[in-house]
Parts: sequence; structure tokens; C-alpha cells
Amino acid sequence: MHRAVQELVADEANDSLTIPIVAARAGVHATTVYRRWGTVADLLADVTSSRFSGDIVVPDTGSLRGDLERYAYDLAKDLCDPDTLALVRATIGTGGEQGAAACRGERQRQLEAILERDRARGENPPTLERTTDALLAPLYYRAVFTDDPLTPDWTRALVSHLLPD
Amino acid sequence: MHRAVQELVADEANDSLTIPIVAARAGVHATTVYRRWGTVADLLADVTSSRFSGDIVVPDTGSLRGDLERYAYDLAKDLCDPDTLALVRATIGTGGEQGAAACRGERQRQLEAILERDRARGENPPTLERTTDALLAPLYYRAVFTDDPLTPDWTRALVSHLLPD
DNA sequence: ACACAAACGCAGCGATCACTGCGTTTTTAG
DNA sequence: CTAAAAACGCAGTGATCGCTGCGTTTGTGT
Repeated sequence: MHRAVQELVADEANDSLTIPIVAARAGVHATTVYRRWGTVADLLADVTSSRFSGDIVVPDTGSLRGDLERYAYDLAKDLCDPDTLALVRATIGTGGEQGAAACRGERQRQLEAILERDRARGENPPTLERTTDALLAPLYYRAVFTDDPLTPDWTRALVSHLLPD
Repeated sequence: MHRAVQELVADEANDSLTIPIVAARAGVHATTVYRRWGTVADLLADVTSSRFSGDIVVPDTGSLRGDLERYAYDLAKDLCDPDTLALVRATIGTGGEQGAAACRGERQRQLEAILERDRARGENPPTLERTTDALLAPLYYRAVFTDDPLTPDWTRALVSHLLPD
């Protein structure tokens, strides 16, 4: 089911995503989807949540800078994937905070884990709010609102602005 | 027509926006909307573009810091408006870069104008890319992806991080 | 093995969408 | 003032959606 949603969101940009369409792609009956998820918004939130929590490993390079550079690089790569991007936009478009939370919740928790580990090393990292503003926000903004590339040089520059020498 | 779209996006979170619904709210026939705009995506892009270019004045406080603080304050206030936020999310949800560009195009031009003016004063402001990453990105990210408030203290802090003493 | 719960599919319904042919009204140009 | 273009509305069509009652199939617990 999740793969059906992702494929449809990717394939049919600008077309409306509906439950019968998703059901057909998943090879199940629409009734099954109505009964289980109810609305396209709930379905998208579910799919997006699990899309972002499946396969990302919190990096551990031994230093905060290394961790953040790796984290930013991985997130940039993920957000550059047209299928991921289409899913994020579709989920945001369902309106409300539920879809938005599904898009960023897991990624924010990973960022927090990185900062926590640095504190556990006795260091003094920036706050989660500051790191979100300096890293997460530009990554998501550039991916969702522009068609500028999310290059490794650019992601490293973001980390450098956050952690000056 | 534009007001009908904005009202509907605001009123009916999670409900699908369709051309007959917009037409009814605007008090015109659906045929008129089909013939003029064609799709909901085109309509939303149009409405969002003009929504963001109507009434914002590029601030001129005499200093870059003052201009950016004012700009960030105004944009935060605008994005905090639930109606504006709903419109942005709906437009992003139409997929593709057209809707995304409609949401940020005008605001990015205003930012560029502020930086150009500072250069005209003989100063050396940060690049548009840097300023976008440090100001626009956090503003849009927090508004669209979270339900955290966009407070004046926070927007001033963003400017301070961009323009250290 | 059996009973029951959960999940699923079929068929069908009312509502709505997306769209178009054609006539009417409004606007514009000369 | 008039003719033509542009914009609009009416009526209608086929397709699809969102949903539900009810039967079937699958899974689970004893």
C-alpha cells in the first residue's frame, strides 16, 4: 500500500491522489483502503511517517561536525529523490499540522539524538532550535520550494555556518 | 475569484479544493473557471502569486540589519496568518515547482532588492543564497512544517545569526 | 478442528467532478 | 452606433468518488 501511494504521487504530479486510484495500484479493493485509512490525508501521513523512519541511520563519526555533515548529506540526498519530494509535497498539501509533522518528525528526532550524543561527550552543541533553523530549514526549503540543487558543498557550508571555528 | 480560493483553502482544511466549489464561492459558473484556469493547480499558483505580491512593501530603515529585521517580522506575520498558511500548503500540494515558485518568488525578489540597496550604499551584504538559507528557509520551514510560533524575538535572532557584530 | 473476529471484495448508490456544445451577455474596437 | 471578440452561463455527458450493506475469505485463539 505504501509503495502504491509513493508510486502514484511520483507518477502523477498534478493529478489528484484518490483512494480508488491508490487501491488499484496496490492491487486491493477501494473498500479495504476506506475502512483502514479513511481519507487520503490519513493515508499520506501514514506513508510519509514510515517512509522517513525506515532506513536512516543516525551517523556517528566521533565529532559533531562530522555527524552533522553526514546527516545533512544523507537528508539532502533523500530529499533530492523526486519520489520523496513528491510525497512530501503531497503530504503537506493535505493541510494541517499532521502531514507536516509526518514529513519532519523523524528527521528532527535524529537531529536531536546527534546533539544529545555530543552533550554526552561533554561538549556544548548548539540548541536543537538553532540547529533546526540552520540545517533542517534550508534543506527542506530548498528541496520543497525551489529547484536549486542540494549539493555536498552547500550542505557542508551550512554546517560551517552553524559551527564556526 | 482569488478571495474565493483563499476562503475555501482556509475554511476546508483537509477537504479537496475543486473548481465547482471555488466557482460557487466566487459566485460564477464553473465553466468560467475551467475555461480561464483549467486546473486547480493553475488556479492556486495564480492566486498564491498575486497573494504575495499585493501589499508587501520592501522596508527601508537605512540599515541592512533594520531592513532585514523588518522584512523577517513582516514575513513571519504574513506566514502566521492561518489563511496564508493554508494557501501555501495547498499550493505546495499541487506538486511540481510551479506552485512552490508561486509561494516564494515574490518574497525572494524583495529580499534581493534589500541586498541590492545595501550594495548601492557601498556596503558588503551576505549573498542572496546565504540570506535565503539563514532567513527565508527558517521562516517558511517553521510556518509550513511545524506549529511553533514565529515570534519577533526569534526573527531578530535569525538576523543576528546572519549579521554578527 | 472449529468458532469467531478481522479483513477483504462485490455491488450499488447518491453526489460531484471535469468537461464540452451552444446560446447569451458583456466588453472592446472602429 | 455597430460588429466582433471575449467572457460567461446553461444543460448535459461520462467518469469517478466516497461510502455502505452484505457476503466471502483469511487469520487467530482455544
